[in-house]
Amino acid sequence: MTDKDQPKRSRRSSGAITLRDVAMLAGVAPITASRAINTPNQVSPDVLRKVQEAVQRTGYVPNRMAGGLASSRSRLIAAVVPSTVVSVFMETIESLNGTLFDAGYQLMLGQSGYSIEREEVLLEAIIGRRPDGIFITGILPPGKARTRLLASGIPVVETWDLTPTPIDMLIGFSHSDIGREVAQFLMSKAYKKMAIVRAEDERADRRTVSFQETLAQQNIAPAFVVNVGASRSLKSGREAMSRILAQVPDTQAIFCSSDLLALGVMTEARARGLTVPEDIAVMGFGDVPFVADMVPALTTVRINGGQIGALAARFLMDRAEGRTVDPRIIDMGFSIIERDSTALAKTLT
Amino acid sequence: MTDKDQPKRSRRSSGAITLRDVAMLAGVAPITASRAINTPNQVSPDVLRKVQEAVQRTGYVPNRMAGGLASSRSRLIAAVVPSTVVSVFMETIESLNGTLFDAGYQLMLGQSGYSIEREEVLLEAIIGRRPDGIFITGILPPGKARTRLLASGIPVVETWDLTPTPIDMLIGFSHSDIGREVAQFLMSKAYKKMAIVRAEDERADRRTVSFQETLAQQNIAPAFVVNVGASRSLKSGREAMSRILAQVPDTQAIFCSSDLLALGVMTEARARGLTVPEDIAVMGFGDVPFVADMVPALTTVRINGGQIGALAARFLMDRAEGRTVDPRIIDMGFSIIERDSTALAKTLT
DNA sequence: AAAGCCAATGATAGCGGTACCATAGCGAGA
DNA sequence: TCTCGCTATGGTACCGCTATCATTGGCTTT
Repeated sequence: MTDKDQPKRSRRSSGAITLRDVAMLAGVAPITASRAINTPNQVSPDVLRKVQEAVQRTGYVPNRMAGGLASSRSRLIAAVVPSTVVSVFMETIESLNGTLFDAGYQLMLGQSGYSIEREEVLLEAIIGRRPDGIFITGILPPGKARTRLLASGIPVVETWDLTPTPIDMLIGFSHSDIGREVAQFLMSKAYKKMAIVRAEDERADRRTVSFQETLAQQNIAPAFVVNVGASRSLKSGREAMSRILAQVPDTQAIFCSSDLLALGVMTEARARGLTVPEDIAVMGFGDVPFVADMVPALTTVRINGGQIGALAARFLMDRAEGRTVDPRIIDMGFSIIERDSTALAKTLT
Repeated sequence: MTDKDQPKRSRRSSGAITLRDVAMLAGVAPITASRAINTPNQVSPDVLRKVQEAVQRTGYVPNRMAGGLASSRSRLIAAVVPSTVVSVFMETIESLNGTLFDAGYQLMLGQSGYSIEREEVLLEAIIGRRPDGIFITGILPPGKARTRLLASGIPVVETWDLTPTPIDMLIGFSHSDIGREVAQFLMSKAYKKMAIVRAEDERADRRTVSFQETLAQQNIAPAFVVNVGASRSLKSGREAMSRILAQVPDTQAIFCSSDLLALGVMTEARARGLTVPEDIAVMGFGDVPFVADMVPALTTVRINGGQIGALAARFLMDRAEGRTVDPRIIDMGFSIIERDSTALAKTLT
């Protein structure tokens, strides 16, 4: 009973069951046990059975840190999402995560939207984990973070926008197109006095610009624009509506940067005795699940976030597993979902 | 120019900059470079400077898989969230992630709510990463997953509920208390004919039961209960309201399982020409950000999700770093936020 | 029967860090 | 002056797994 009896496991060992334990129990070499677990068709049925039994008996769970270190494949994907978690992105993250999980990958979450320095710290933390791919909500602007990411060689998918110069892969849609098509849609309804409620955000800016350009081409007066800053809350929508009514009381249609802002606009309208769409039409952006069932149902721009997430997952896994992704830039498009909030106004019929 | 000139780096190497490269450039041993990076006050200022310079020049990012393997500390926390990502939990996840990130930890996301088998696969995937802690939304029911988690020895925080027998740590609140206090609140407003719109969910069940018990104690007729199943959408709320009005048209107050359901109830009420709260009072659960600014503003039960997330992060990090957490069960409580949707009804004043 | 091929298994050497122990140098205290 | 203790640094041996190459033995091929 001296300590020689012990397998002289160094005191550094965590004490957990390892592949070695399983292999011993099964009476095979560790590498064979590894194969039985990871590539079962490379071992004989007999060995496979014995190893599986040993795994069952011991409750062995492979240490993926060790596996990742040895194989340079972490099976980890990092996702960078804005800290102001709007439900719009959740659909994407959920489907991203679901698709990854089914294929044996894990998702790591990083929150952006703080300071630039923090963004760099985040990128460094992510790269330190050696993920097999990185998902970014939005487009990474030029800067240290982008440079570092580029240098890391890790596959990257940017999303939710289009640019001719992505870091690597891109799955998005054109915000200019949205601005234009929404303007055209509202013009087709014969609205002439429009307003825009927008967040302080580069993408909202592009929607606004192309919206205004499209109006100008048809000689329609520019929309009155209310910038609500960083906040996308219902309250901001109400405040914006107050400003619109105070400054341009004869506004006929309002395009909002988000469904929640649109909800705020409608709330304020109702609070003031105005009816949507009879007195004023409202459009949102995002098509969050519940706006379809409100009264009035909200006309909005639908982005298929789930599809973006699933496709991004495929792209990243393809690249992680050595396949080529082509094309690397995908325009997922969008659709205008026409509902009750933009039915023709009384005054226009 | 033979291959002997090469530093004979095995072809297995990923080719990335390693600590060894940094150490060489700085003219110190790898272990010293490691110390300069991780415990800078253990090295001389001179060495510190040289190593920092080398890190800068090479763009070195430590490989945390290797570090984690060597130290048995992954600095990874796993969070299990329901797949039906309701915004209620997002606040918690966000603050959990934020707190962890500030302390140098990363968050891994796992989605539960599918089948039992999948739940086990998820747990196995999580344990395989050897996280320093696991955050669970809700309470893990007895079963293989729970047993396995217990066996893993990884610190666990369950949340959003109370039980005398948590796996490890627990930060939640009492759903029975909520049912009771909401019933008392509504009774204090002199409502007598109540209804409940609830999801198919064990916690909603407990709220319902204690709600009914509290009514019974005051000799008030039991509330009419509508179970909307798994769905917590606005649409379900509308449908539930239709059923309530069809079966118990003189209902005075409705308590809903979630704010979104309450929103649906109010929407349907309005669609039918009823006014909230004059004709019928409505209460929600969760206090999602926008219900405060609706018209009428929704009376609801507020859960401080951010605080739960932050505290859970501290608990897990404390345990990961060898500190003791005591007490291990925290009742975070809740508050009833009284707003306009439960102002006294006309018929009762 | 010798050579060639393939499937199954094993031995070895890392992956890129850190724990642990050893050593050198130096000022303080006896 | 010698020992002690402390700080700064380094050597070594791993953490738990897999890439890579080697070996074995049976079966086909000619």
